[in-house]
Amino acid sequence: MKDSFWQEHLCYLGFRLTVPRKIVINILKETEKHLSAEDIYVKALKINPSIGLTSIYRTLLLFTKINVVQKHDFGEKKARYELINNPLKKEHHHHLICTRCKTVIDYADFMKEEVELMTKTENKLSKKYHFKIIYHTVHFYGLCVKCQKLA
Amino acid sequence: MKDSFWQEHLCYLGFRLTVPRKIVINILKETEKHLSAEDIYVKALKINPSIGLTSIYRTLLLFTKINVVQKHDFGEKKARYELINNPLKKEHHHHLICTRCKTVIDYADFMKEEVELMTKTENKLSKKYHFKIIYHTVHFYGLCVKCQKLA
DNA sequence: TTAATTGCAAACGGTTTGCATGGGC
DNA sequence: GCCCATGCAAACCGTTTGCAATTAA
Repeated sequence: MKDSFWQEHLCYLGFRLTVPRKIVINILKETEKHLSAEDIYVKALKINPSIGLTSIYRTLLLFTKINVVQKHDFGEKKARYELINNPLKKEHHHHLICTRCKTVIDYADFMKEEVELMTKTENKLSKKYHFKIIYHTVHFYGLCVKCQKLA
Repeated sequence: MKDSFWQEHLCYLGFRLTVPRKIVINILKETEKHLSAEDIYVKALKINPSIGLTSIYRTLLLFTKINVVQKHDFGEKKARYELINNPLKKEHHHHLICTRCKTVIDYADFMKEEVELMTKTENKLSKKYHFKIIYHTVHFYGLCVKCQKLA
């Protein structure tokens, strides 16, 4: 009884489709925010009060490994997680982070130029430093509209 | 008895030039690495065994606030710190991070183009999202020469 | 059936805090 | 001498781990 692409993917890779895993997928599927493990846990409890925080962590770890979820670090002490739409071809975006309220905006505008330059730079850096580059992050930190008014 | 630019800066801002603060400055001055609080503490103990980890943290917090030190987050659970050469005009660089051994390479090559594009993007993003951008980070994650051979 | 996965509780590791003591100006 | 700053110990908080019980296939 698989009711989503991600669930199929899980089974395809030989992992069991357990209650906590279904719940985590459904929660992530229904938000465009970057949720922390705690955020997910709180939402999960409402669906199934017997779920444990540990399973959330273990599920997220697994999902990160198999490229179903991307783990983000925005400079808070906690990590944040985001569903990757398609495990085979993940959509790439960069981030705009409010240092005051921690809001994160994904942007994919203006990306063509950025991606071009990033690729070019990656190639140059790989050669010069003999680094095998796997991924990159671009984060702009600042103040969102609301926080500009408050600060 | 100020023996460095940063120490003068500290006093200028009205902060006391205490033993732990001198030691932290000297340690950071003599490395091109990004040290963690623990790294600094271990080095500091060799200079003055009565120093406490807490002071290292408090010193780094202060230094970060007054732009003497830059705090970095490279996705480990601990933060890393780097002296900013000149508090008035900090030199900008991007990072190349080995996900396996956590080595960090600063690069400033190819930066002209990158900085140009970043500035352009910053302007566009500011307008579109009404964000006041304060700084950005560009991190390339991958494997360094050594770890490519081992992995 | 039976190995994978869970929930609990306890450990962990980096960082922060409260408080009495001590050191710079 | 007066505070600012320190060192210690304990708290904190997100995350991980050991283990016995449970569950999906």
